[in-house]
Amino acid sequence: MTTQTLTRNQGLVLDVLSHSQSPLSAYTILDKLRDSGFRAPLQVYRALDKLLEFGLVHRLESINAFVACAHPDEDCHAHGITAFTICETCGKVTEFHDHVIEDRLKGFARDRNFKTGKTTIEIRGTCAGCA
Amino acid sequence: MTTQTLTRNQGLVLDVLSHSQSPLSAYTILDKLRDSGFRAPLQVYRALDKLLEFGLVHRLESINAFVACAHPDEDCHAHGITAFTICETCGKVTEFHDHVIEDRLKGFARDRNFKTGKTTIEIRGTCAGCA
DNA sequence: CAATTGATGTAATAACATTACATTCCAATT
DNA sequence: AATTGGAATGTAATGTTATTACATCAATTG
Repeated sequence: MTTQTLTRNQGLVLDVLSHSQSPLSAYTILDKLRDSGFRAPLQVYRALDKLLEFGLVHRLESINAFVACAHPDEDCHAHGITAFTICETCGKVTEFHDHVIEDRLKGFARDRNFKTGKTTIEIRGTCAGCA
Repeated sequence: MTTQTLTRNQGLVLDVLSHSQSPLSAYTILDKLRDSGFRAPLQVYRALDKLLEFGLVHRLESINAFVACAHPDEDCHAHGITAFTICETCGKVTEFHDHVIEDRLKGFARDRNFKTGKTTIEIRGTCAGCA
């Protein structure tokens, strides 16, 4: 998935997220794109839905915000479960993948015949720089 | 922490959650407690804050809802990180603890001098009964 | 060209959560 | 018994996040 294949709105939203140092809410994105012609939340949410589907953006469930994927060139979905640390002071987000954790979670689900959909792993706390 | 020490509002909210087969939103709880005198969201949120603090209730970040803890007699906080499976069809929630996952997450954080606060692990999908 | 599909624009509303401020309750101390 | 300080409560208003509904537009394809 390259930037080429994105629509104008999707490209604008991804651009805003990519240049942000911290996660942004949908409404913050909307405000940043007013000058580009955005008028309503739905324009943002629709673009975000596609970017999430493409694996170019992640949703942080615990803070209702969105971040650009740290490695958009690869297919982030292919890496399996993505986990995050989220600094509550500066907003810095670090993305990581741990196959051991993934295996344990999948094992737990399999043992109970639970069909796994989207999995969320988010650690909120304080990053090294803010400690 | 026994039920004895709860205030009236806290007890009412916990009671509603304890008798529910699935997670409830704060506003659903409010509706269920109108007859008991609840009038405003804040009454629910304040009770929930305390119940969360006591470890009697969990917040499911990915669906903005709350559940009673599966083992309220023990101190759930003491068990470390709590993980959940959440059935998107019937709402059934299963709570579990995995020390391997916990160690991996703590190790990752420690390696980066990230001071861990609250950690969220939620698997959304379909339970055995709904598959 | 008609039909289909995906994207967009706009307005309205729903769902979730907090701020601000006044009041009440209750236990501890005087 | 009165005082007082902290926790809990009541109420209104507002702020924040997300969706529904409906009309339109653009590209593709049969």
